[in-house]
Amino acid sequence: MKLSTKGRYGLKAMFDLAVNYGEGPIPLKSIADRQNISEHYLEQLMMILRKAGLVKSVRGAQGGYMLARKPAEITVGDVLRVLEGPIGLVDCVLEQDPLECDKAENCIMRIVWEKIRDSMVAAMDSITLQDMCDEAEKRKAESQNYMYYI
Amino acid sequence: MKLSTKGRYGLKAMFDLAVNYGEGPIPLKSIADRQNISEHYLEQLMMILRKAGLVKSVRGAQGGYMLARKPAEITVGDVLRVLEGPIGLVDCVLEQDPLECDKAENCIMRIVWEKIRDSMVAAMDSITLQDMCDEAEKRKAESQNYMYYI
DNA sequence: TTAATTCCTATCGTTTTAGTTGGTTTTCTG
DNA sequence: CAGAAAACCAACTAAAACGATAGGAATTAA
Repeated sequence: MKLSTKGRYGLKAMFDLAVNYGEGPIPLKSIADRQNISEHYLEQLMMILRKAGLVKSVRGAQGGYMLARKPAEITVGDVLRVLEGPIGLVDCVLEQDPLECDKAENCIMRIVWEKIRDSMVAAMDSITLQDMCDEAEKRKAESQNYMYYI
Repeated sequence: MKLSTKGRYGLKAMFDLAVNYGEGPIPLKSIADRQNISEHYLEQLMMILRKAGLVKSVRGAQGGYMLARKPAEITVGDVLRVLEGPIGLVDCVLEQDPLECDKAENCIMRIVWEKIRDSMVAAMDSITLQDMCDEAEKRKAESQNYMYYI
């Protein structure tokens, strides 16, 4: 039931971009260094995020990545859907293209999986990258020795 | 983010036992046949469930498995915790023995994972095997050609 | 021109998954 | 008592997923 590193690293990177939103393209290397992630591996994740339209890239020297939309317009669910696939603990209740099942109409198990999926979706979609930035700012203000743990 | 077959098969089997609750020990073979699961594989899952105290077994001919408690006293969360491990999408926010992380105090990611975990836990713990049986009965009553799809 | 940086494809070792195999032990029934 | 039914148990295995790594090609600012 665990998330893969795609989802974990990817959301970390997106949060990093959100914190640095409006400061031009952020090079992958700096994100990878801050987050302690293999640069090459993170590259693959950014590719996925770019193709999904969540980040924009600028090639060449002084290039890098930036969010394609404002942090307030990107939810945790948006990021996780792209990197982990449609939300759902079992294939027959995925948000998109659920795997067909001959018993679908009257399957009691299905009700359970749908309820869990809906609660996950609600939680994921309720948190934006902006919310995360706000929380970071709040904690920073509350504590002298707070550091950006992103 | 998917459940493994342990969780899926295991909950199916537990629901099967709940439907047949009070009818003495149910042989594994009959569960495996109804649910279309490898008998030997299901055996391993039942072993885990037995050691966790969710089912009781009776050995020898006419033996089998039965729920250790009433269906109303076993939640979906109980079953999934035993078969899939503590609930949580990432190791640092598992319900039990979360993986320590040096940044724990001020980690913004953590807030996200906790919120998702809590919503999953709430959904899982809110559904009992009895609820599932009730729903099956309800559907049965509503439709002539309803069949027990368990 | 050169250094920085994204883009792209392929490969690879390890771990997990989802079983299978081949038994042993217990207990009911005829 | 014999035989069948059933749980119990340990070891093995093929395939898939995971988490990278390798090696370059293309682009662009300075």
